[in-house]
Amino acid sequence: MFEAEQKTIASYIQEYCKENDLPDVEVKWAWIPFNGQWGIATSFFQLAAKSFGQSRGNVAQRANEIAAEIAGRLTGVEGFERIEAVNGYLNVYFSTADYSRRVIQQVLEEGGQYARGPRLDQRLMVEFSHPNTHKAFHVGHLRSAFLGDVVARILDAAGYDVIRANYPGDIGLHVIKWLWNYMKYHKGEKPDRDITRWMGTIYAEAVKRIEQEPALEEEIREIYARWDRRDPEVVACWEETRQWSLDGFNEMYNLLDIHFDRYYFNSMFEKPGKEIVDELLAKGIADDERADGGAVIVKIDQKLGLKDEKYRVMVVLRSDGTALYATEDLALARQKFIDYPDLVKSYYVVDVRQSLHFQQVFKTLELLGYDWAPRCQHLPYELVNLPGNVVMASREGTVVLLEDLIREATTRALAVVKEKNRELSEEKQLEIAKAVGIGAIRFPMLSRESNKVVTFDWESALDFNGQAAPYIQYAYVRANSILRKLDNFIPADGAPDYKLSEQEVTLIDLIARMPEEIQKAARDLKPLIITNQAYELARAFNDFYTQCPVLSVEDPQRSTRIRLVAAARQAIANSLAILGITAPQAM
RNA sequence: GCCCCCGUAGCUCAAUUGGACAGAGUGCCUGACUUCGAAUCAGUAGGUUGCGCGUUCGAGCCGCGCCGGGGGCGCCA
Repeated sequence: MFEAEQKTIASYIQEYCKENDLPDVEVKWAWIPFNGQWGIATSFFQLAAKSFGQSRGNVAQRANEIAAEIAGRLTGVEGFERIEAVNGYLNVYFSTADYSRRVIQQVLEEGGQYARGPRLDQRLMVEFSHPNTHKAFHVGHLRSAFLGDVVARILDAAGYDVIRANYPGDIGLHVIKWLWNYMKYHKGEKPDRDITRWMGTIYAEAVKRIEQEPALEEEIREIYARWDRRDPEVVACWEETRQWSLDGFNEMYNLLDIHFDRYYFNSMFEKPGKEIVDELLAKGIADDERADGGAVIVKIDQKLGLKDEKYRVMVVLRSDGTALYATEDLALARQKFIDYPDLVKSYYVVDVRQSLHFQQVFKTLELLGYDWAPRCQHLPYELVNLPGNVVMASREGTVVLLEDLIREATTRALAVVKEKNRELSEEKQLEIAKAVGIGAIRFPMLSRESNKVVTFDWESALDFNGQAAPYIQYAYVRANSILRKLDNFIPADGAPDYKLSEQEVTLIDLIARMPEEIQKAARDLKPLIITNQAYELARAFNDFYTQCPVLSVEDPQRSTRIRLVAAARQAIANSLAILGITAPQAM
């Protein structure tokens, strides 16, 4: 926003360097960390260190001398309120009145578009969620769903064209076990509500039965064989029950405000996967050890000529010739680029335990000569555990079901909403409770580094205070409440300047940084950056709210503050939108 | 045996990618609703950033070595 002024100062610095025989260095600007006033800074430690050449000297002192000398030269430069040298840094303070007007005006003009990047005309795919049909949907599955959803929202906000893909595991041993249990003990049953929960119990029951009587494995194998030769009864049962799961997932995705542009199903890739295996064999990349009772494998390290083991060996086909996960993943990766040849990146939001697997898949495709292979990237995340480092596993029964969490969170939120918004209709109250409850669930999954384990416990999951979504939503509601009293009439920018308070400057500062935060989040694929930004924004607004009266003061404060409240409301709304969290009108 | 990730306040987590005094929330204690909504705010206390070397003007961040925890390594997904 002050690029021209930054360049002016940079040229002064470079001129100074030339005169003093100092090396030409790039001037890097950073925000001044703490202040009540808006400004940027650059340091001279590097320059000071170089000024000594081979000899040693007091770098900090020298840096400060340089900063002071340059500051002295800049006294006459326009557009800055104050320039100072402190601790080896040159601090440049902008004219806050001028700056704040620019920022507020821009936000109000751009509205929901504010802070979003220009369209880049580059297409990306984000694959995430990939739930298993015929199993329960538990809290552990939320991380991929939310992470992928928000990464997609961030990339979209940054200017990319994003395709959201889902890859449900609709076939595999777990499905066969389920079908076996259903056909043998539950034939004809059908759930009318809580579909995924019911699907989960049938699966858990199957696992238990087989554990108790291992001889039943034989029956499982038989069902698998029938599936493989497309036995009509098995296929029909699979199709019908699979749909129940998908219906259940859709219900939850709608509730969570997650949508997909494209569905790839695991079952679609058995055949194409085997074709790729044939290709691997034909090109001598894969080794067929089936004659010796082995499988079809790719010795990746050997093919690459690596001495140390890195990619190891990947099994691409079972010894009995059936496809496994790796087989299908090879075909899936290819299909994505057949459907969208212009993909700049193909992201896989899958848990960290599959890191080696994806390295193997991508490397094998590279060995096959697919030029798009390097554009595939795994986006790993750590698991959601239960206290005591207990892994959530449907077969162990150590899960917290998503339905239960949503129900509990919504119920708690509803109790508060009813208390505080008695005048609203029940329907409206429930709508708000959902926004608050689900927002509260979303936030903690996004607000930590994805390579850190999340430990789920009911108490903190349902804690709506502090660093949490409801705090941010509340700031939005407060801003909204002020503007509602004015029937949302925002005065034009015409009031004379006045000395802004520290709270106002801080708030404007955070609003102004949004565009680059979004770009940074997109570059690093980190939702955490946006949760931090949203929280800081809310905190700054709450601080402003308690310190700076709006409606009860006279102009020029009144008009400017109303405009600031409107800008803050917009900025908070835009941040929440990227996080997929609803901004309620009241709560 | 090889490889990957984590370790920061009692607890849960940040830290502008190597920069200014390591910051928030939560919990404890103390205050603020007759005010634009208290799901809020203000204040007190809490640190040898697991340990040790090294690189650097400067290290929570980079390198090496330990300690502790988690995960992965040819027919699960």
